[in-house]
Amino acid sequence: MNKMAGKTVGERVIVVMGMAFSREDCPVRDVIDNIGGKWNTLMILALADGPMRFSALRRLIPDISQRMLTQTLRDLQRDGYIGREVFPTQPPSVEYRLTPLGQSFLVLVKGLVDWSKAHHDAIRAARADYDATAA
Amino acid sequence: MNKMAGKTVGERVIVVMGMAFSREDCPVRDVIDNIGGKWNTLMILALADGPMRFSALRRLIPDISQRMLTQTLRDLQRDGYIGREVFPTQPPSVEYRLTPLGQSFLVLVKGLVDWSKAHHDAIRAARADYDATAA
DNA sequence: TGCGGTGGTTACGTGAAGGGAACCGGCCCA
DNA sequence: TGGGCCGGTTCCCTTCACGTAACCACCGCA
Repeated sequence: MNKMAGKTVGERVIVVMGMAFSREDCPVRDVIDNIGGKWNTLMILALADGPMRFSALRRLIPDISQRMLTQTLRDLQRDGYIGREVFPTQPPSVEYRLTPLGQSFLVLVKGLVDWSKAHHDAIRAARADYDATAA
Repeated sequence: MNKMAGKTVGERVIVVMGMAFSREDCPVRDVIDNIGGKWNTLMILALADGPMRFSALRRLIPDISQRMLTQTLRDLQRDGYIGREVFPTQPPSVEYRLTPLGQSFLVLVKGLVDWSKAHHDAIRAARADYDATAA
């Protein structure tokens, strides 16, 4: 079996900036795929200020469907970003909150938000330029 | 026309953490949609060390199809992350490089990579936990 | 009696993202 | 003469993320 830099050739490894990225089992993919989802980042931001109940999230983000809300919450819960707690009230209420992992990730999301706001105009300008030139 | 916090109601504004997010014309969306793409972040990383030619990128990232390589480069160029320069050699060669905007964005991507590597195990563990419990 | 609020699940449909393969002109080299 | 490298473009097909809508049990309230 051929070897290269300690990695078995055949796992499809891409080396960039001295870092190896394998297509399968890529740590970055696990994260990107999450923040790439349409509602995931927004959900993390929504929970930034503290725990929220299912229906409160629904009211906060009216555009999301019940189906996508459930699915987004499940996805984030599965990967450990948020926790789910059921209270035996009548009717039973469910609270979602950021885990420490989620709060750590929140820092990145905030950075993304800040950067976006700071450079949004530049991006829009570049886009307009491109479209005008390549017309 | 009803007003609220200086924004016309009817544009569908979501307020989270004191920040308003409109579904249309959302700065964060412009960024998320880019990094969410399958190849965009990897391409930014690939250009981090300096300019690269089309075929060099192809060789560096063997998994990408020629079609997706072109499309990814165009998308990033359109939004101003990378620049494209054609040299009148024989045959003509094309070089891609990060713009200042792209380099600024690279910082975020690197942060994402570092975070992912640091917390990958935690995510995998959470996932395994979830799958075991919810079996 | 039936309506609304809890927190969901399920079935179904669609558009967009992505993959595969073929093709392009121009040039060099054998 | 015909491959191969260069930097693409075009067509077709599949997959999947997402949206819509209906349905569920349970309870309180009017």
